[in-house]
Amino acid sequence: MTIKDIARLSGCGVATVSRVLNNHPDVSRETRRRVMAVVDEQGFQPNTNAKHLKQQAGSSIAIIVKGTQNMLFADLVERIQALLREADRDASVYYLDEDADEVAYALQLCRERKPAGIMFLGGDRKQFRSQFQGITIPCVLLTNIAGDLGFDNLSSVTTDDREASRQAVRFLASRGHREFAGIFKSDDAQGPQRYHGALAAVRDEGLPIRDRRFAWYDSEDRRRLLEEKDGRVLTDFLQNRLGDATAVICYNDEIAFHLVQVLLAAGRRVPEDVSVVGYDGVPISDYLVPRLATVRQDTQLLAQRGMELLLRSIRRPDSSPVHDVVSFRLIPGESVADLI
Amino acid sequence: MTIKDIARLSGCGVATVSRVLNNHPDVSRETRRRVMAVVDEQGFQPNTNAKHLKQQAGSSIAIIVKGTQNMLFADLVERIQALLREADRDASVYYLDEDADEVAYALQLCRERKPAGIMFLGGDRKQFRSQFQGITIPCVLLTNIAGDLGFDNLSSVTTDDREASRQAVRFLASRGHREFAGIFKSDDAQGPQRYHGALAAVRDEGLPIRDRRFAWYDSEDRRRLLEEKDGRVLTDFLQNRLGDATAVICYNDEIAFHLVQVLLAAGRRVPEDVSVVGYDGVPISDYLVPRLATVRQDTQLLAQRGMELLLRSIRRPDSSPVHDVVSFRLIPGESVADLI
DNA sequence: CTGAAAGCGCTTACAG
DNA sequence: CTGAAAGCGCTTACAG
Repeated sequence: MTIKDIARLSGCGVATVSRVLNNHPDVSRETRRRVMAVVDEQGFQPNTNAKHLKQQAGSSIAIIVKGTQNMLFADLVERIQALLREADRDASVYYLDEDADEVAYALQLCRERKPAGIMFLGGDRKQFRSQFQGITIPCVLLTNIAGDLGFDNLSSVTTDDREASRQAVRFLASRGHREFAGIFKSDDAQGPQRYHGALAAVRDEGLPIRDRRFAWYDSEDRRRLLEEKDGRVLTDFLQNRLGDATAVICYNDEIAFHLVQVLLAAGRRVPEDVSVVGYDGVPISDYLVPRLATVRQDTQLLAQRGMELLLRSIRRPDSSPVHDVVSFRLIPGESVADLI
Repeated sequence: MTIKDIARLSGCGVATVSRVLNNHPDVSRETRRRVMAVVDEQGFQPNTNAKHLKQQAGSSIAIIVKGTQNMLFADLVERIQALLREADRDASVYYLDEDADEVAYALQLCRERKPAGIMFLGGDRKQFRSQFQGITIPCVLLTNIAGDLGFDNLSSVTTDDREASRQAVRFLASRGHREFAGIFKSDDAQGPQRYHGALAAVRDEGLPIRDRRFAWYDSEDRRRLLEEKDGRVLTDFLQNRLGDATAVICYNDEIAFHLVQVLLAAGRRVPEDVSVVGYDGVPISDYLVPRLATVRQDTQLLAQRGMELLLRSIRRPDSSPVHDVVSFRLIPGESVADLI
């Protein structure tokens, strides 16, 4: 069943059928009705390969999600899709592996799928730096800063990681903590940001900085932790880093979950012996017992501002890129002991 | 940059370039080398729209995952992809919404992407019953029984939900529990299976069946729980169903997580006041405090048997469908109190 | 082993 | 408002 069959059955040309299918205005009411009747009756679905092969520019929004197992992104995707439905826009979500090249993928998408704009959930700034100039349609990067990259078709919306991390440490200090440890992701932009924010707060409080208590892990370590349940990073942290710190600042909730488990398995109580703070504030952090203290990113606002920026630059392609920072909220949870 | 440019630059016809790109055997070493040199130099990527538009049958495997937020499926996808890499097969993963029509999607895939076979992770038996006859390539359904559907190109691999549920209740009984409640999903095949298994065990043990203590929820309730944090289903369960049952049998780990939280919020201790058993044994169930008692589905075996069946029926398209049942393991966890 | 040509199912100027 | 025709970038008989 092709457009040709529909044309034959409805007694008109293929061009007209195509116009009806794509909601072109210059088709008579009667013809449209006749064609749609046949389309519905036959349950006809146009072949998207042919469609995209020919079509010069589409109107749908591509959402590229880096990481299928990322709870923060899962939350964002839901919200973005809801917003897109409201705005009556088509969207396609593409889930990529954590270690995939999202910009190369976006380039292929532009050649083959011709979206009107792209929303990136997460991304590797290295990939953007080296290849993004090949992309000419409006894009927005969520949760990662892009201001310094200097592309005029790339906006971004982020949480102020540095400041949030800073406040997390201040919160710990206000509860009487003086000796901190931390574990951060080394191979993305947020890790160092959050680390530096934490360090700045320690300094602000006039407390000693013990850098050897801060551990780093990369995507490969994370993969091993998730897939092979190989927690060497965390075991090493416990044995060689933690020392007599009373509080641990974590890169995100995910690593915090795992850390709590490793701590409990080692016979250390949370928060009585060790306090733990996460980052992201994913829904499930409420379900951990003790409930995780964390920095809740405002996913609703991230999604909303991101969509606004994207839709605006689709409408006005020459508008300047915007780099927005949205607010966050510190969730005290129950995983931080009060030492005062 | 198209295949035509590559042909021009390497001084041969487009047909030859296409053959090189698709690893056809009848191309001379020298020509292949020359073409590949140009392809690599230009970073050429063939247009998949054109490719699929023309191609009669592909060799790649499609994996259709129903639900992006499903932790059991996330685990299965990882394992399947690893197996596919070993078998040197290409695969594409398609993530669908929980409430999408996976069979309609598969039909479109067959028309447009022409996969060699399809692996379904989860699926609605109603959809299969009504439309699957339109699909003619080999398929395997994972975690859902398909034997009674009677399609000769559809195999399945499942856990014996009924028996597993039965053993979960026996385990509770062995710990001295006598009064059970439960919460199950109403709109898929597993819910009733697990419910009936649980009930059978209660009967076997000679214990009273109090059906009003068993609550049901559907996909809409689940969506509300996840997206809007609207737990009316669980609140209702607590107020009107639980009564003085000492143990709750849950449809899966996900609902068990939420139930534990609602219980704790209501001031009931787990397991001291109420014991909880989940189902699936997703990795994160180990992270709940107390660690969740659950039925661990053997995802490695599900993935492995599934792939074996799929690859076999791709090789021998006339082989009979197989409906396999794989073993499971009861994880005692820490969420069940010992009443003896 | 290689190339010229037909054609996959659409969209889109172009002409009417 | 409508249709005939060109062409998107590939693959695949067909002929050599």
